[in-house]
Amino acid sequence: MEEALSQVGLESAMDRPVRVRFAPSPTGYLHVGGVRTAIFNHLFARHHGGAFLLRIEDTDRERSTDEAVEQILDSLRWLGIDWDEEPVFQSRRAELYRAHLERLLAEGKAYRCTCKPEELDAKRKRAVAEKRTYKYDGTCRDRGPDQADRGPYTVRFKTPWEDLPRSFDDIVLGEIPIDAERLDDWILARSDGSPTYNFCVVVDDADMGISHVIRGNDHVDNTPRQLLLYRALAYTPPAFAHMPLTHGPDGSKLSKRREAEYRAQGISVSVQEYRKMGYLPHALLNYLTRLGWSSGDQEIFSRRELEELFDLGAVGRSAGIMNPDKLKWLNAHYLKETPPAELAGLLAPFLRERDVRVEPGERLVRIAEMLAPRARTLEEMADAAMVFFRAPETYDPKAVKKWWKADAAAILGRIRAVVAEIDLDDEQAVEQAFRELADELAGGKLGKVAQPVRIALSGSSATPSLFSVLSVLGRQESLARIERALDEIERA
RNA sequence: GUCCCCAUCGUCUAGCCCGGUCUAGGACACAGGCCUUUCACGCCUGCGACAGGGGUUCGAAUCCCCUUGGGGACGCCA
Repeated sequence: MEEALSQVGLESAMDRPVRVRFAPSPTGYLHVGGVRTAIFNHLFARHHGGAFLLRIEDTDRERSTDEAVEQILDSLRWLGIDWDEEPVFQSRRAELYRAHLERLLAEGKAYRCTCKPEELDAKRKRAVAEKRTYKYDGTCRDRGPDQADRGPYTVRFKTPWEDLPRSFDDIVLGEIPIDAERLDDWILARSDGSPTYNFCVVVDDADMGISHVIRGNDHVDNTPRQLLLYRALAYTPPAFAHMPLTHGPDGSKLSKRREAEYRAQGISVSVQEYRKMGYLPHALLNYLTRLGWSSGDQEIFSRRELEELFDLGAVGRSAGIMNPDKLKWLNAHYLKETPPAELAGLLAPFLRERDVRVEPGERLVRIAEMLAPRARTLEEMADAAMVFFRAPETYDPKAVKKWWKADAAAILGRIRAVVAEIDLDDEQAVEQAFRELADELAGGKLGKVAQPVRIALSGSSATPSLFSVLSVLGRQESLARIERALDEIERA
């Protein structure tokens, strides 16, 4: 692993202690694509015994909210992504940016630009109309430093045209060429004095001692500018690793705007949404990690294994499409792995959501245990659990047609007698009794007597083991349901 | 449009860097079967891919080039 990294020419960064960060902007819930880069950063830090930091990019005061910050932190905690130092808020570091800006200005590495937004807009439009790529033409760069009385100004970086790097190294993508044609004197600070993204990132990452910048592929084109800024500020640049993006089923970048389309396909952009849909945090974590990273043929990873095995060398280069089926499969796996007592606790809120008054206890644990192998999400599990809290209101017509034949009343009658007397908690004895009845009434076919009862108890032909259901339901409720089924049959 | 990136089953991927062991392996999904009181779980089997074209080589999924396809980026957003 280590060899693979040094190979791509990251000597300077490699010697530094690992410090990585996740930098969400708090304008809404935590995005699945975002959380995936958070996971990769976190795993990378843990693997190397380094630090994982959080930086809240809330310079856009219009759209940033405290609630969003809380929600994001909450989602991270839910996934078990812990951070090492107090989160950094960009909104509280204006002084730091200002100092750096002044330094660049004083050193002649940046300049004030008094071009009006309308002028710039016009130039951009003209460029587009003439099918040229727009770049700032350097009007103010040529005007010289004396811009004091020309009104509001932005600060632009003075791109050192005579000395540009030809390429940079990326840990996952390899060598990326830098196209000077794409560069221009971009804006470091707006006319209201606030710093722009590409400037903040560099100042912050340098200030926070970030050793590796692990982020989405969509930032590749920002990297040359940031590199130039590191050089201008005489800071050692971090190593860069650009992860493939997470795509929706349509093959394009996950977008909050398509939430509605996604919902129909069983996926979401919001981490919180997966929580609501009844996914276990580790299942999501395992899924998202495995999307774009692999370790041989292994699919299931414990947290511990992930931290041991994860490294950037095995990260893929192509985008991954969210596959809800596989996520569900993983979730089902972890549902089965979760101890029943714990599962009961996780299930409870989903039952409350369905207006069930749940008391924690052995009964709920047994329900969770028997439902675990039959559900892929807590939602499904809660749906299936309703049979234990509500008597059936209707009986599945298809099941009725198939199993409530002419002899159903007779069978149920005999079953009622058994249920009235036997100890329902002795599931073996109950099964024995049912088998004897089957021998007597159905030529030994247990299904012939079990199915009518199952339908009577649940309204459906599919439930967990009938004997477990009887036990959990208890004598009184079981008899009541059988009674009602008998009425129903008589009426028909 | 310009620049950048990507390209193995429908999807996630192993293999690629260090060509032969690949009649290309695993997983999800799908189909069939076994187990079975139903439904699931589990187990077994099957279906299914090296985008195309040129090179290089005794030999290419693996190296090079082109084409095609897909994605991303082009703000006084982040």
